[in-house]
Amino acid sequence: MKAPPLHARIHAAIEGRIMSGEWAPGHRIPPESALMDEYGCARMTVNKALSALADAGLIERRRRAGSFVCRPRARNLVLDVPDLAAEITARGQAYAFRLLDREVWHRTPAEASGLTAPVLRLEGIHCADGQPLAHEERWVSLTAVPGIAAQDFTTSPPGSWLLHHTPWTEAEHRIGAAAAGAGVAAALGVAEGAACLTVERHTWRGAEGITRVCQHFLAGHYELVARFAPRQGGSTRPGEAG
Amino acid sequence: MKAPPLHARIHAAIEGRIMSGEWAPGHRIPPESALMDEYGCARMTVNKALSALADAGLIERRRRAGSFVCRPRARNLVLDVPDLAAEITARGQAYAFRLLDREVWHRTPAEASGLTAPVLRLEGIHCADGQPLAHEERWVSLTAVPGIAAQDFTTSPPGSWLLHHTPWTEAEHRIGAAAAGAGVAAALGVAEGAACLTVERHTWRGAEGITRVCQHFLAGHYELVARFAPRQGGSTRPGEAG
DNA sequence: GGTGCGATTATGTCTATACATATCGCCCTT
DNA sequence: AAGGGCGATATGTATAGACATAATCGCACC
Repeated sequence: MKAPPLHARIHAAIEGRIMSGEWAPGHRIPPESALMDEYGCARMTVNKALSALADAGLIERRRRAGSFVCRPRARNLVLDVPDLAAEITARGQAYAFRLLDREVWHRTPAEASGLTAPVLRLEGIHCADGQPLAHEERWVSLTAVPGIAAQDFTTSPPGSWLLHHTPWTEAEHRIGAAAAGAGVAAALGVAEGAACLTVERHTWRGAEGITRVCQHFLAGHYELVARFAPRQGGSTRPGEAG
Repeated sequence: MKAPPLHARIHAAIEGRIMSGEWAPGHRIPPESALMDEYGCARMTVNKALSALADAGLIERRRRAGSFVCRPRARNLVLDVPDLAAEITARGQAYAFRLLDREVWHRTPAEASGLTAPVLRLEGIHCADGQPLAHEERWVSLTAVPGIAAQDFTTSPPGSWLLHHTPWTEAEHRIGAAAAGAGVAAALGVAEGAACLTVERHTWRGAEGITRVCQHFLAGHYELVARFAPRQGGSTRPGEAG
């Protein structure tokens, strides 16, 4: 057990007092000079701790006025981007993808608005332990992602490949519910009108649309989990170039 | 237009090169000494910029080895905590809450596990322009939130009040779909079996459970929108104590 | 009593320096 | 040739000091 650096200790001490409610929103934090005396260190060290707290949104700093505990932000949740293959495997089930359709459209249909033609249409179902779990209809811009033409998605899903092989800058998810239509119901082997969780995802690189996908999950078989973001502590490994 | 501080400019310059793809994941960033020369500043200034990038998860820093661009994290979405009243009002509809049930339980039922008794049970529906939109069943720990006993929720929803008046440290949402059961269907005025989006939220303060709520949204009438998180730029105002 | 301006305060930014620490790679020993 | 020790490198942490900037407080003046 190694002692953390001083600025981290100051940071943690203040964070603790805020989280515990001892310092309520609006409370004024002692000025840097006071903390400097309390911890017996230089002002830069205190400043580093307070700046980090400000970056994290826990406190707000105002010149001359001082540093104040922010109102609980309470507005951000963090949701993992669903990678179905990985998640299903992680919960101990066998994952499979079955491709139902693959064709190139030379004009962009309305469902894929925002993608420049030609576009690739992929339709398939995700299965867990052999049981259909979700249906997806996907459009991919072949101008934005030319490499996808060479990929074989008859058994592995295009979503994971895209997320890992094509750079993107923005994504938007719309999450809702819908009754299964005839096509989806048939593909999933359920009655028409069955409740489904729907996830619609758009991905862009700058202003250029990359892909648009609409997924239907059988109700009760899949959930999205979102947690309040206390800290972004993801420690990804650096990895080698390529 | 005022010039941003130097460390912010260095930060932005490097972020730009990473986001644009010029520096791919795994690329080694010039060492601090090189950036120091490039920008004609002290190492501490470069260090501040790089440390911030590391905190933000864009780069990883290793002693002796250098600083490297992280793999695209691509795993975080930001979801707004739904505040129904505000959202419905924002889209130009009239919002209303109708309380269906309110009672105090002196033993914690299974549905509210994690909350210490006594617990308050609240059931009601959210309406937009007079039409039922969502049903919610909520449990609140009266030991964790004693103040709620004095609140009148016959017309305004408990969710907003709780989020704004009780401090909490953690929240978890489970988002799925379900067919409406008899009770929910009757309350919403739809046929049993209608598709619904379900949102289940648990909130804690430390280890103490505060509230648990299960909401059913009529399919097609409500969506959650999640965007990729480019930056956590929320600038909340400090507010005065109280 | 209201108003404007200067003094004060607290944070923001930056420098130059120092020492600590982890690690890579080379050289020397065995 | 295998392995250990050691120096070079790059980051990590911290200090003391300096000047800049924003905002508030209080006093002087009208």
